[in-house]
This record gives sequence, structure tokens and C-alpha cells, in this order.
Amino acid sequence: MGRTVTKLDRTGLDREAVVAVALDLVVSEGAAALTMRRLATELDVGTPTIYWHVGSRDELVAAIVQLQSERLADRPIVGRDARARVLSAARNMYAGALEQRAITSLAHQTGTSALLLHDLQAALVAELEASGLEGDAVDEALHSILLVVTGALVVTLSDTARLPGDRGVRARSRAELEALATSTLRVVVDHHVPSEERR
Amino acid sequence: MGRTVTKLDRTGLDREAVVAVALDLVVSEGAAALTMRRLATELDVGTPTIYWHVGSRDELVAAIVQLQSERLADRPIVGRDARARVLSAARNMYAGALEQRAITSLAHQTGTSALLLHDLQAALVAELEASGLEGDAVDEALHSILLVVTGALVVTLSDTARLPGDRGVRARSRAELEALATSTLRVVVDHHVPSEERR
DNA sequence: ACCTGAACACCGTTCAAGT
DNA sequence: ACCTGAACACCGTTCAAGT
Repeated sequence: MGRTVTKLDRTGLDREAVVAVALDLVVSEGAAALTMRRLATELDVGTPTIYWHVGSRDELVAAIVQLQSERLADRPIVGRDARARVLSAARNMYAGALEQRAITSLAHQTGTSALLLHDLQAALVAELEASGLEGDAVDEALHSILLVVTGALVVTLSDTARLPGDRGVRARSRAELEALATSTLRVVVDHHVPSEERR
Repeated sequence: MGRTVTKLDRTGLDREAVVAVALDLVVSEGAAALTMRRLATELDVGTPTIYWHVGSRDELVAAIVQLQSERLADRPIVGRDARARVLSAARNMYAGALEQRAITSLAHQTGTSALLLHDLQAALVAELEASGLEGDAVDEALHSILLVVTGALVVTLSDTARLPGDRGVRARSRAELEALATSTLRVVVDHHVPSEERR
């Protein structure tokens, strides 16, 4: 029509596409496959092109983790009372992060785990506030819960991908690990969130 | 005397020495400085010599973390009642790991955090059993506490060494982080360990 | 503005060869 | 048994040069 056709004929490559393809690469082949050269091959461009779009590998990793954080953000919260809903929000973080464990390990290796949970925080904060907590109490509960979620993820991931030649620390099943995470979360949630007396 | 002099005249290099020097290197220059070539230079040998003694970089890292685990193992446990003593054992893990944060980050990056806490586990288990817990209850309490300690370490280390260009998640002070860790630990310890009624 | 070839300064690992 | 020089197959990053 009247509008000028924007020139995206050939490459159409932009930062967003680079990050999205990089995320796919990590998901399908693991964190170790995320190499600037490998990603360049995947995108069918020269290696320096990636640097033009994302600056450095660290920035790329941060962008990947951030993108995954956004994708995790719209999980439904269930539960009748405040404690159940807060626990549900916390479990969304744990379960969501585990769904793409390659991204989560990448985040752990690079110290960006907090970034991965960032967009799910809003929902958790909302539930904490809905439960009647205010100000510092929300902050304390939030960080305590984030701490437990992070620990649960690290323990789960490092227990799952275990080295041979292990020292005594028996490998636990996925179900055991999830039960451990949930029960520990429940303890701290119940501690911070006031119970609702019925009627 | 009558004994033959063992030939350790020149190098006297063995696996133990390699690992000890590698640990020192990480402590003094950070996890990123741990390079096979750099370590070889430090030991004044060729790079392949290191492989002869430790096999691979992964094995070397595991040995370093294991050595640090041993060094952490003799921290005194304080407290009058069972809950206080269990909390003390747990805090020993957190505080000990933070004392050599370079080793702890190395452990996190390589997914060997569990190894780092391994030798401090015995003391924690002993206190849990002394508190009256038995069998599965000990196991549940132990793993729940380990999960929280691990989470506290990750949160503390990644909050401390923070990237510039941060997204809203205000940096917290070391004291705030320690208070968060302690209070979260106390919640799960008190949940698992029965209280002692006085007299 | 966007992309490239070629290079720099590194990695972990292996291996034939030395003593 | 212990150690080496030299190489292999990679890395992240930069930069002059192209369009």
C-alpha cells in the first residue's frame, strides 16, 4: 500500500532474533553449545556480526536468561487461601525453571539466577501483599522464598546431572527432590504468611 | 640411617601438592585464574605434567573443592539447646563457605556445591541425631537445611559480585544477606528440630 | 548501518618422545 | 614413573575493510 516496504528482504537479523536463536540453541544442545562461532553458524553470519548485535557473550547470556524469564511469567496461580497461593507462586518459579534446565544451568554458571526469576517475582509479591503483609514484611518473605527456590534449583540440577565416581551422597529421584523443595518452601511460606481462620 | 633416602630431591611434585597450589591460586587470584597453563607455570612444570597428576581440569576442580571441604570441617558448634546447636552447624556451612568465596564460586560454576559442604555434613547430622531425630526425619531435616544453605550462598555471592547495569533488584549489604540467611535457616531448623522444654 | 576475513591471545587435551 | 615440546581443535574478541 502507501507505506514504504522496510528493507528486511535478506537477513532481517536483529538483536531479538539473535537472542531467540541463542536460547533455542541452549535448549536443544545444552549450555556448552553456546559458542559465538556456533551461534554465528546457526544464524549463517560471520562471528563479528553477533558482537555487533549483542556486544559480548556475557550480554548475550543475560539477554537469554531475561528472555526466558519473560516466557515463564504467565503461569497461573492456584489455591484457595493466601498460604496456598503464595506457595503456588513460589512453586511456579521452581517448576518453570526446571522446565528448561539448560537455561537454568546457564544462569547458575553465570551467576544470573536472580535474573531468571525476576519476572515471576511480581506475581509472588502480589500474592504476598494480598495475604495482608506490608512493607518490610513483604520484602523479607520475598527474599526468604527466593533463597529457598534458588537453593532448590541448584540442589535439583546438580543432583540430577551427577558425576560418576560420587562420594556417598546417594542420588535422589526427581520426585524426592520435588517433595523436598515443596516441603521446604511450605515451611518458610507458612512462617511468613499469616494463616486465614475460616469464617 | 639404615633407611634408603626416598628420591624427592628435585621436584617432589605429587597430586597433593598440585591440588594445594591450585587451591591457593584460586584463593589469591579468583576462579578465572585457574588455567592448566597458569597452574603449570606456578608449579614450574610443563602443562602435561598436571594431567599426569590429576587427570583433567574437572578432576582438579573436584579435588580443590574436596580439599576446601576438609579444611572447613573443624568449626566449633555452639549453643545450649538442640535447635541452637543445629543452627550453629548450619551457619558454620554458610560462614565457612563465604570465607573463601572464590572456591565457593568455583564450586557453584562447576555444580559441585554439595561437595564443598560434604565434610561439614557429619557435624550437622550428629547434632540432628542428638536432638532426638531418627532415620528419615534426620534425612529430611538434613537435606532441607542443605538446600537453604546452598540457596543462601548463591544469593549472597551473586548479590555481592553484581554486574553493572542492574535491573531494579537493589543490591543488599553483606549484613542484610547474612541476616536473611540466618533467619531463613532458623525457620527450617525450628520446624524440624523439636523444642526442648526447660526443666 | 550492518557485515566480513583475518588475526590476536588465549583455552583444554593429547601424544610421541625423552629420562 | 615422571616429565616435556609440539601440536590439535577449539575459544572470546577486535579491527580494518567492505557495502
